[in-house]
Amino acid sequence: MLSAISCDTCAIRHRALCGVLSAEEIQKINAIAFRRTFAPNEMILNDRETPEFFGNIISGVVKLSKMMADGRQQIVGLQFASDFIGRPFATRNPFFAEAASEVVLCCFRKKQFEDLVREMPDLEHRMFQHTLDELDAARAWMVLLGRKSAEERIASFINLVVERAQASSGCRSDFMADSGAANLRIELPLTRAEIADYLGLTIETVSRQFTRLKSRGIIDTAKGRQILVHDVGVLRDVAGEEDPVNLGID
Amino acid sequence: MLSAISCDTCAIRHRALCGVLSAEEIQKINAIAFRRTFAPNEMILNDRETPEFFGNIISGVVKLSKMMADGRQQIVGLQFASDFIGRPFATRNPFFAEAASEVVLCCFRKKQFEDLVREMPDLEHRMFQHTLDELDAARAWMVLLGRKSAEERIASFINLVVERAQASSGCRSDFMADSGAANLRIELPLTRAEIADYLGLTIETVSRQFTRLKSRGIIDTAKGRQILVHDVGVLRDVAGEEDPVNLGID
DNA sequence: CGAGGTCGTTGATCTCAATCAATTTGCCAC
DNA sequence: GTGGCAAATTGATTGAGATCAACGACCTCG
Repeated sequence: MLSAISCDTCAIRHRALCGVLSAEEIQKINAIAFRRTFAPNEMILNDRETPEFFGNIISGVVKLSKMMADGRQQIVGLQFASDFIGRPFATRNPFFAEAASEVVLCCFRKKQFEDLVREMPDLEHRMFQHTLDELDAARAWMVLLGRKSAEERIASFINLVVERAQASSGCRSDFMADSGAANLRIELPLTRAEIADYLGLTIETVSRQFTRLKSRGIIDTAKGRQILVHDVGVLRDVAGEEDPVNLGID
Repeated sequence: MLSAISCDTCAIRHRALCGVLSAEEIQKINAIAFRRTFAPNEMILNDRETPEFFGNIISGVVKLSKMMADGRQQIVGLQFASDFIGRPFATRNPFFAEAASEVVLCCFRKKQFEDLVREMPDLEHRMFQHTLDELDAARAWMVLLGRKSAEERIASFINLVVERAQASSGCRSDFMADSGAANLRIELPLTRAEIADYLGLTIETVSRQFTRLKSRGIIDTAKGRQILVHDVGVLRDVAGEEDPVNLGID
């Protein structure tokens, strides 16, 4: 699927990379942008061929994964609305990008986009910042993979989904800041197998730990992949995470 | 320790970020650069305060680490000569940077450097690229932490040190490309405890796996932290790594 | 309706690495 | 040399999570 777009009505206009662009610049980028929709489990980019395009996620969840020769798999990143997909200035992506849900991307052809980036230092600066944030997130995940117990991993994962859900739905973190009550209901965007691949566990362990968190009264499960979090603060404690601090990005 | 410098005689002049700069630009950056030496285990940047400076590594090895509230530690990155230390455009580093060996840095004061970066799009582009490479490396390490066995982790680590050693000593990968023979001798830049923290293992497991690789005839240990690798190809197999491929970076 | 599918849960067992506990080695100061 | 200390090795045991296996809950499709 493929269609022309207008940035004016774009749901992620101000959160995505385009947020820093002037009206004139938006014109330019609008001219080369097109939308594509991907079905769940559809491959977006593979780790072999040079990608033809990059894209911002308008809606949906994308998983970035690596596979070892013998089939062991590790999800190395989850990308949500307004995140950027693809590695500029290289002929290959070193991982797969797959749609975890139905995904709508705002795409740019590789060459055109790279030229545009070099022309617009503000855009490159914004992408640079975004990459720095991704690097920080990857390193935080390394702590989870290297040092956390299965239970902490599951709690951390639920926490991550909660945070991303809040970020997308206009930052309601004000009225529940540190108390963190409020019986949140969220939808997990991944299957058990995907969660296992993201957390460096097996499906069975993931399942058992969900049951365990439920019996400990920390979460409840509902229809489908819905989860009820009773107290985000407690969840964060179980996740073994420090209280989030202001990174103070310019 | 602190001293003025001259880029002309700098050992990493062409490998580091400065490699893309014009003579005029080098002048500018030279004007604000100063050298600092750090003793082994000396803290370079912490995860709490706003750093006062960034720096390129001229010599030595720097470990980037994160610590959980209860003391569990994970090394999230190792940085070698020509790598950049510090996170620009944020008021905090989200991790510690510590000297693993004696380290010489070419430093720039935060504000001055950030201004310079915004003035020189080529420099920012270079830093962006470097950050993308770091992100790829972090994600590759996530596979190790999430999916590899203790033996594979140790082999991967030795492999990494071999690669970095070769990169610094002028890329001798030509004459031993795929055959990979040649009884390489390398010096591990970390203690057993640090290796454990890097690989998500315990000291004891690290020690046992070294012994195991030795008894399997894959490596030999020598005086101090020296290691003899008999066949890099075999080591790469044990590490569970695919044959390295050209990423084709512009 | 039932067959076949994926997805998730639960149970029994096993295994790899963690933990606990001694040593041993190497190094520096004296 | 010897004492003292950190780093590393080695052994015995435990335990968290993997593996193997069975089963239940939902799908869709005929």
